[in-house]
Amino acid sequence: MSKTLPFRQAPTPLKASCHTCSLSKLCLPLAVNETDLESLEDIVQQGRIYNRGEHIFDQSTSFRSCFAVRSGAVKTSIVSEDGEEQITGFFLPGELVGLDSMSGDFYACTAKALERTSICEFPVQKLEELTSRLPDLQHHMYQLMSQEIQHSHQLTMLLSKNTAEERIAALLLSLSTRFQRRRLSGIRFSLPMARNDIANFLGLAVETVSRVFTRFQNQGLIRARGREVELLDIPALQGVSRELSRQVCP
Amino acid sequence: MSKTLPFRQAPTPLKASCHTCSLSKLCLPLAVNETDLESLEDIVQQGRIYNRGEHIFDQSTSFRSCFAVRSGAVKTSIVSEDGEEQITGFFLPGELVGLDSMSGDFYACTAKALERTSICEFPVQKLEELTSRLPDLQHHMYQLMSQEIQHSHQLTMLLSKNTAEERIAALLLSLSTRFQRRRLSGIRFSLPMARNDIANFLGLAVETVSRVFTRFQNQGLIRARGREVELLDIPALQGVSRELSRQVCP
DNA sequence: CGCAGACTTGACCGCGCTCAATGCGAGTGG
DNA sequence: CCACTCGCATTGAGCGCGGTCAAGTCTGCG
Repeated sequence: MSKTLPFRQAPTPLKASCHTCSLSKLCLPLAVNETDLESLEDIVQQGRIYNRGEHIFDQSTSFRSCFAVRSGAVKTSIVSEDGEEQITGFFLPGELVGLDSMSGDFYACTAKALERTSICEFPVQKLEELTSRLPDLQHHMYQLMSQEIQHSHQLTMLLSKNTAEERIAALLLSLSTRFQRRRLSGIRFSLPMARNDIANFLGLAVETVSRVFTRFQNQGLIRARGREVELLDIPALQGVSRELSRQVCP
Repeated sequence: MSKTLPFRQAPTPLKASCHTCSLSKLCLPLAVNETDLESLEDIVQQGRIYNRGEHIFDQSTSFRSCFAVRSGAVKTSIVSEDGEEQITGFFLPGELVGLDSMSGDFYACTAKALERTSICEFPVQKLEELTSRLPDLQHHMYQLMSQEIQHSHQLTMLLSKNTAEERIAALLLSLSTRFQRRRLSGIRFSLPMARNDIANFLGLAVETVSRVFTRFQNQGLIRARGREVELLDIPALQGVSRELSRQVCP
């Protein structure tokens, strides 16, 4: 992933080539036809590369752009007054970060790269101008934001009604689905996030996540060594997570 | 509330008069100037009146419109595969219902009137056409949807990190704020929803909600008799809910 | 090699769920 | 008017899931 790219790209707004991007059918270009694609490419900037742990923005950054993940993975989180963190989403390639920040002058959350990550940047002012001119793109933006709301509601239900096992099964299945969308294996993959992040996202303690992982392993549902995971019995996992055939998050 | 209106209005698309609506500074008209307001009024239909418990739409209704609450109150909920319900929001006058449904052909949730409720209807197709022409209105739509995402994330944090007392304090304060916005008392008001709904929304058992209410009452934080509530010590409540100065939900 | 951070495992305990009984107000009919 | 019911709310007793605390174990990196 992100193989031949320089370690840290100069902040020169490099014009992106959505035409040749393998993610164009997951991302914003999905909405526009061939002729309009160029208008979109005109406003998209190919962003820099972020190393694991680097901030893309935080809640004190003034809001300018939404970002699409090109490779790698991103987590977003909010921090409460008393300093507690809540991860609000994990974003994989093709998914859009920052839709929750389109009100207000600052980002509503903090975005951090979970691994080596490359992103595309959509300056919102230009994006809004463009969506005014391209009804299909506007429609697509509404759809994306609406889906974000839906996914968040699904997460609400997961947290409010489901046990630790159910939550973790749901997350594993969600990741599996999203890997498959990108024509990667939905059976064996590498978790982009630490146990800690999983725990935080799902409202659990790290120890609980760990225990559930080993329990699943003993039951033959998965095989896990560190971040490497193999889903051995997906139907059984779906049984455990007796809800959420739809994914948890974007 | 909704005093002189007929019991059930004929489905004649009655043109709404946002000009004279006391909620115009909370609702969509906020975004548009005097001259554009007429364009908005052209597409808004004054909806019918719903009695307590009536469905406005459910997950099998094909998606056509977003709705603004004019008077009364609405709850939205999603139902999982195994039939469990999760309330995703309470909507008071001036707040917009249906933003989570702007992807897909059907509503993403079920909306039910909690009391005698009057609503305005915004057909989305016309709304999208209009937001294409009025950049300020488009911007406002993005803002509203973005806020909806943020509120949902706040709720996620509440469910994932906070105790029963903290959740309930946060909800009471949220309601208080929202009543005040409409220049009603933020101190003494009547809960639009049953204990059951509060429990479901906050991921608790009814019994727990009941217990916390009486505990708050014994501590002199509130006075509650049925749905009538009086907040006696708001600072203390804010102390209990050590997060969420922002409201939980729209 | 050694240290730090991530992960696992175990022991214990408390918050909030479950189950069950009771209280209470509104609506209904005798 | 009371008796009855039905839905909603309250209160109590008991227990289990998952959090907390505390050791270990594993892993990668300087």
